[in-house]
Parts: sequence; C-alpha cells; structure tokens
Amino acid sequence: MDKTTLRTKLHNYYHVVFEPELIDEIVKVSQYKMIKKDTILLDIGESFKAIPLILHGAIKISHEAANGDEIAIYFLEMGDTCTATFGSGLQSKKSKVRAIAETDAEIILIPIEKLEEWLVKYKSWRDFVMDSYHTRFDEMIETIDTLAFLKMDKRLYKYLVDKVQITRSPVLETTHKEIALDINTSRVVVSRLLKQLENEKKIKLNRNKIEVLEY
DNA sequence: ACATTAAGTGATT
DNA sequence: AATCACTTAATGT
Repeated sequence: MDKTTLRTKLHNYYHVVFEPELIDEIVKVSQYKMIKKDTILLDIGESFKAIPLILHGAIKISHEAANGDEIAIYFLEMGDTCTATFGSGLQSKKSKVRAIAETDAEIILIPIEKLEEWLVKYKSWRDFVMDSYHTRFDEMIETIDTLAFLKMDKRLYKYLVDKVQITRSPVLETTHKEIALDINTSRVVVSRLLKQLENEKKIKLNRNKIEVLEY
C-alpha cells in the first residue's frame, strides 16, 4: 500500500487520538502489513523489533504455561496495540505471550526506536500508551475473574460471546478442539456444553461452525 | 470407496 | 469436569 493511501487510512481511523504531525511521522517510518488468519505475529520467547498497531481484524493474545497448557488472555482489535510489546520493547526483552491473528487483519508496524522518542514528543502518544496499558490491565483482571469464579459452562458462553463481538460476526468458524485449547479444557467437555447451549436455543451447531443466537 | 478429521455419547473416576 | 473408549457424521482425495 502506498504512503498516501496509508496516510488517509490512518487519518480516518486515528485522527481523534493522534495529532496530525504524529500521523505523518507514523506514515513515514512504519510498515503496512496484511496478515492472514492464523498467522503468528509474535511467539513466546521471541523478541521484537516493531510494535503493531491494528487497523482491522482481531489478534488473540495467549500465554503458555510451563506444562504446555495454553490459555487465551485477551483479544486485540482495531485501535489496539499490544501493550506487552511496550513493556518488553523498551528493554528488548523476550515475549511471554503469543500473538496470533484470529481473523485476517491489517496492521502497521512501528519501529521500537520511535517509541521513546514519541513518548516525550507527543502528548497524544503518551495518552495512547497509557490508555492502552489501562485497558489491557482491566481486561486482564476480567479474565482472571472469569477463570477463578465462573464455571466451565459460563466460561464457554462468555468465550463465544466475546468472540462474536471481536469478529463482528455471530457465526464462528472454529472447532470444539480449538475452543477447548483456548479455555483450557477437554474437547469432550466443550462438545457437551455446546450441545447444552444448543438445546437452550442459545446457539446452533454445525461442523466447524457455531452460530450464536443470543448475545 | 476409503481415509481423515470433527463431533456425539455412555461409563467411569 | 476430565478421561476413556467407542460410534457416527462430514469432508477430502
């Protein structure tokens, strides 16, 4: 994508958050990328040279425990950035999370050197980073609550609803197995709970497809 | 038609 | 809620 189009695009999406000069700078130094569904943007243990800003689509952030268990922490969508990258970006540490494209997505990559530079230079950037931290923190608290207090059936339903909202489609194209991995249970349990939800007329099941009727 | 993969189910812990 | 041990159904080759 050429810089003019990118500039227009950024302006459309971000003119309320970023000052025009900052948008110009972003256009100048960043790289536009189209990401296909299921692409791993960043894996555990990797370090990164750029921070992503999401223009379109959804990214799933997950963590893998020592025993190999994986758990979905939160989703990123348009206007979000991966705050974990800030933390480790500044100190060029290794990532503790995995970022994987949940849907096809458009992102722009900003070189990390610009991070600190803009932090002092632009108020809108400072606010953006702060706000991002804040939002991510709240979301993390929410997922902790979910894990600690909700029973599996509630967790599953919440997962479905969250996903519907993030993908902006009531039809989820996924398998029971994948869901089981995300919420850390077995496929059999997911299948049974989904069947229950279907009987309650909250969802409709098909192979590789779940239609959420109430959300 | 055959193999592979997703989903459904009873029984057991 | 998890696991086992199948079974059944859908899909790809």
